[in-house]
Amino acid sequence: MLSKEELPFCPVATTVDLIGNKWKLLIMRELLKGTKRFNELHKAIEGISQKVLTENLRKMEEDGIINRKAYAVVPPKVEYSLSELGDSLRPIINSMSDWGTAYIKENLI
Amino acid sequence: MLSKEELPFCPVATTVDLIGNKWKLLIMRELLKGTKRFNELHKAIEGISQKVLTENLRKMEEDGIINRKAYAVVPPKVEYSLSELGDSLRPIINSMSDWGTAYIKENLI
DNA sequence: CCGTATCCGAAAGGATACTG
DNA sequence: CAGTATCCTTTCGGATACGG
Repeated sequence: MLSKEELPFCPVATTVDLIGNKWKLLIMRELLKGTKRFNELHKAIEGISQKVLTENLRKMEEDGIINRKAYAVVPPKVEYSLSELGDSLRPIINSMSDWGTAYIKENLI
Repeated sequence: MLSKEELPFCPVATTVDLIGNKWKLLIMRELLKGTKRFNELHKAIEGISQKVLTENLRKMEEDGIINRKAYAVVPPKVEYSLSELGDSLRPIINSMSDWGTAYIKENLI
């Protein structure tokens, strides 16, 4: 919840605060494909370390964008998925994907 | 231009590399409204320092997203505007703005 | 007005080792 | 497997001073 005092009322800045960094956007991209385990995310996101992945997942969970489900099994199994709120960000990631696709096509030698 | 060797072919990552940080996104938001002078951007983007604004503008110019036009007058006058490529990112920023607007509405007390 | 240069502290992120 | 803890390096970004 936001109080009126916290409001600069800037929609773009609000969105940027939640997903405006490289790693969160790439995590979003993966989770839009469906539920993923920790290791699946780690392998799918090139260059991310375990530490940074964990940190970002925690923040995103805290912000209500993703859900974390841990199973009480050995070895451990943890699944991450988008919450309803997170899924509502789909158009943004799709826009970025579409634009990137066109850009690559244009600039490919 | 991209060579085939540089290609992980990930559209989202490509987009993220160009505009996937807070300041660039906020600069984009301002320039989508139209051509702006340096000082206008500085005032419009809350919390950005002159140094960081300059650095990001340089990178965006280098990436071909924005145009810089300096007038040979005293005192100096420099105008920044979106290039055609930059303007093609409009749907992404608009998506972010739309989402942010809905989010604020939902969560406002 | 529109920067650049320099310094410095804060924050992000990598590497490694260890654990339930 | 899915983390946590620690250390360390790199990058980001604020403050200030100065210049065309």
